[in-house]
Amino acid sequence: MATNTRHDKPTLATVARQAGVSAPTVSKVVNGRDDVAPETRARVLAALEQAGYQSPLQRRSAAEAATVVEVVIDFLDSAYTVEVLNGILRFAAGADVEILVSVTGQAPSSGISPEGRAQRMLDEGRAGMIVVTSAFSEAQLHAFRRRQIPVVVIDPLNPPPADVVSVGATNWAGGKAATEHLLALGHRHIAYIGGIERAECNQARLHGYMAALMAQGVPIEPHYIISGGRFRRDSGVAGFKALLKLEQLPTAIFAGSDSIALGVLSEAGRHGLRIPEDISLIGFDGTSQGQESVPALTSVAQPLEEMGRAALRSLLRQARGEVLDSHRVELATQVIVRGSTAPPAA
Amino acid sequence: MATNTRHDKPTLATVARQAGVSAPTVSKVVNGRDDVAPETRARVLAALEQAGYQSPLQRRSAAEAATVVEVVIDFLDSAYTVEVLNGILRFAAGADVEILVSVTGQAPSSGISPEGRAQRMLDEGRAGMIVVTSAFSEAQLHAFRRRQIPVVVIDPLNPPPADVVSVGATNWAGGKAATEHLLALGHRHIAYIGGIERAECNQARLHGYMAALMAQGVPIEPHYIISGGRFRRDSGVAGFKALLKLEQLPTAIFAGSDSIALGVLSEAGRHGLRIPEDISLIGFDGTSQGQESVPALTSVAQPLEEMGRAALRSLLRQARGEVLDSHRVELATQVIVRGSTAPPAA
DNA sequence: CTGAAAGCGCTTACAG
DNA sequence: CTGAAAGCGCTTACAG
Repeated sequence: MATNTRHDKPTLATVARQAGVSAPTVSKVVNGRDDVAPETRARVLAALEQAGYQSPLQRRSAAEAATVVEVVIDFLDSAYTVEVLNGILRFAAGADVEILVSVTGQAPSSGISPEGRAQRMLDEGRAGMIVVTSAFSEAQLHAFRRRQIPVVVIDPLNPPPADVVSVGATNWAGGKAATEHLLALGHRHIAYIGGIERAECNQARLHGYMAALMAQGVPIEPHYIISGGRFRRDSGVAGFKALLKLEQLPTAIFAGSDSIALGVLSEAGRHGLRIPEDISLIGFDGTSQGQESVPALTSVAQPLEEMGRAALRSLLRQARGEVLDSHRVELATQVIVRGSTAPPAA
Repeated sequence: MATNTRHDKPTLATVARQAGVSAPTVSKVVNGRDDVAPETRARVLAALEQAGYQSPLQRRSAAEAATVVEVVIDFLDSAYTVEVLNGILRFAAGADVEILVSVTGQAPSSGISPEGRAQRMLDEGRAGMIVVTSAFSEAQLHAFRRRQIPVVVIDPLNPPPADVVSVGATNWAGGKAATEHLLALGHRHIAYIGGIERAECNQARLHGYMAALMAQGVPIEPHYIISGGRFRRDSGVAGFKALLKLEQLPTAIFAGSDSIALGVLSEAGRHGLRIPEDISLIGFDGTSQGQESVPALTSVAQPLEEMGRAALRSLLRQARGEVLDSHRVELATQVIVRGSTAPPAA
């Protein structure tokens, strides 16, 4: 009588038997090769999962190696990214997790293919990957999903596939609150200078802005909506220059990020316009840079460090095989009133 | 004719042949079993050594495990650290090196002992460690040296042992150049607001400042030297407050870092003093933050990204066993004149 | 796309 | 203490 030897460590052969395929086929799936029919792959993955199969290397890694999480960033030059990374690093320090950081620059796929990258992560026994505001394609994420490597994205530029866990902030509510703050001060001519146009978070902020205007019956003036920039300082400079060309300047500006707002601040100064006496200015992000400018920037704060922490926590849960409540975590934004907003000049 | 197949990777079988024993015997030696005669064991060990045998697991690690370098940072909250890290990450992206970042916070040795940390690095096959402006003790560095793990320190707070490679900038020359710039504008009452007092780089900047004054016969006024702070914004705020208490304000201020200078800038603004009309201000570091303030900050630029790159390059050389020209690399600083310095008011 | 067959590198069990 | 033999787990090459 063949008893179920459930206490033995699972091998390729046992998994193969369970999935009703041969050992070589299981081997291919484990190694991420693509010459396996999707339906077969699914069956094998299920069997691997159920048996809790680990390759000899993984067994070894799991036993003695530290938990390593990879963090992928496009650039490390914005206060936003730095604060998110800080949240990740601080949480990691207390959780005995090591963080491998890589910057991709312009080309997210430079050097190594997504498949190669995913396979390497598997081989090295990495616990998972956090992608910060990068444009990771569906195909790239697919390579990870196929190998069951946990991935969490923070504020992705393109909306991630439904089954990828993502962390963000309440961008729509934040955009609405920022605009309501300006409206409450008495402003009726409010411009929006946005970041990357197609980015989810930018869209949400812009629509929050429009929702606030509409709710109060303030007409939306299309020439006050400046888009097509990035979330950086130079977009604020360019955006303000564009506003200067209009017949009438707005009395207040909502910038899609603190960096953009700082660009506006500097460019306004160059034209002899005072903030907030001549124009009110509110940013988004609540970074320390905005806090330290003169005047200090009123801003919609995102809990950036908290977002980094939440991403790592969620990733570690996935890595432990826990089932998550939700594939989307949105943390609350909050308007921080400092020195750059005031009632409009009489 | 049995040719020497030196290009094939050594296996248990080849080593066994070389040692004149069977494969199982070599297996026992490799696995540290004790049922092997001492004389046989010695012969096998010699053969293993000579063949450069690695177990499949070791081979796998060595072959495809990317080179991993650990970077240790105290805090990731200054523009200085961020730019150095950026230099490291960018160079790493092009050099197929992975970077493990850890922040130590207040306690550089929190959680794990230096010995434990070093041993773990060895076990995990890490190529080496870069320490950024942290206070690593001699004892800590010793743990690494003993295991022959390469270490490079960037601008250490305490001078590192002579045999540890360090990367920095020409701080003394930079301090002198900053002060000469102010002297050339006509200033004779120049204050220095320093960072961490005992830090090597702070000492060098201060002495550069004094050297420039002495060279031009301008008396050094001790109450114009503010020390005991850190390299952060609040030290600039506190330092400027201290200057305000003096009978006579200086006409120019040399700040030990851009962050300190930004604190001065904001505090001066709060007291209705204009930069550079009322007081000239020069910072140190040349960070992008200083570039973006209003007015833009005149500063002594350190090539921060370049320093990060140089540190990583030097580390990789050490890891490859190359002999370095020097244990100390100092990159040149340069005064960047922007909007915060001007001749003194008449 | 699949798997029977061959093979690789290592380990185990045990006869001597 | 040693090693021939058997075996394990995985991968490769390739026929269908």
